[in-house]
Amino acid sequence: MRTPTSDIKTGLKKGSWSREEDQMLISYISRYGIWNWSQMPRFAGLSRSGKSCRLRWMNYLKPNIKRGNFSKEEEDIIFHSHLLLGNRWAAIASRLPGRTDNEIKNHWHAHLKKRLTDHNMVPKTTNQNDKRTSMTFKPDNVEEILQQPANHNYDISESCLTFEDDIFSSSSSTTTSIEHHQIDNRADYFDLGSPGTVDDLQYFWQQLCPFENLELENNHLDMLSNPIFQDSFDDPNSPCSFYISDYDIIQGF
DNA sequence: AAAGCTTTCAACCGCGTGGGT
DNA sequence: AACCCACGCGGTTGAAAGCTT
Repeated sequence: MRTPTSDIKTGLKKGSWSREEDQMLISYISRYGIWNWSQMPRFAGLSRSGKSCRLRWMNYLKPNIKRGNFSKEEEDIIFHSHLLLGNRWAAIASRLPGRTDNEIKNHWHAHLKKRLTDHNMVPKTTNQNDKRTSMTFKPDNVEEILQQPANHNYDISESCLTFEDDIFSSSSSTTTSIEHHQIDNRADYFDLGSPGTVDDLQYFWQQLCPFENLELENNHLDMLSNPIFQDSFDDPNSPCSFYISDYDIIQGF
């Protein structure tokens, strides 16, 4: 909370907003709507910059803003969206109705970021041209998984595996490489080096799935139909990566 | 109880983008 | 094409609150 001050050059007030200022902004916007942030403060009788007004409205005063603690479901969405999108807070916020980008960013730095360092995971690039896809696998039968051997029963000891095209149903003559990063014995991260479709992914999954005796198909289909990730599949030529983890259940987040 | 340290989160700043001229 | 302006975004800051010693 910043102490209210007045900018000597502009005469505009800075720092935390008073209840009275909030009320002035709310009543102006509810009466006249948002038409021009830089002009509005003057008409609303506020000694604030348009930028300050916009921020206050967007992050605090706007109707339907959800406040309070983040639910586990919301945290999961943030965490996995961050794997997919990187620090694109506005994009992540669009997946969480009622939460602002600022709030999500704060929550990430305060609570969620350490999940990455705990797992030696490297955050995704913020390069917007990078269209890789991330997904989460959450097996239903936790107890059985916990009894699985530490190392999965498929051989992915090489850091980079190359599969011939017959592994991929729709790859014609190209070789598809799959880069595998084992985070530890219960989490894996895969990058598909060349474009793959959902069908490719599904087929690949069936070939390599470590939990094939655990009704994986249902889980897999759930995962692919999860609306959080639907938009990632719009482009059939988009390179994919995916992330397999049962940390969520094991560690309770 | 008090001092010092850490965490939280509202708010600020700078920069990029897009639309208008 | 070049400039201006408004807006939106993401990184950073700093005061208050909470916690520890």
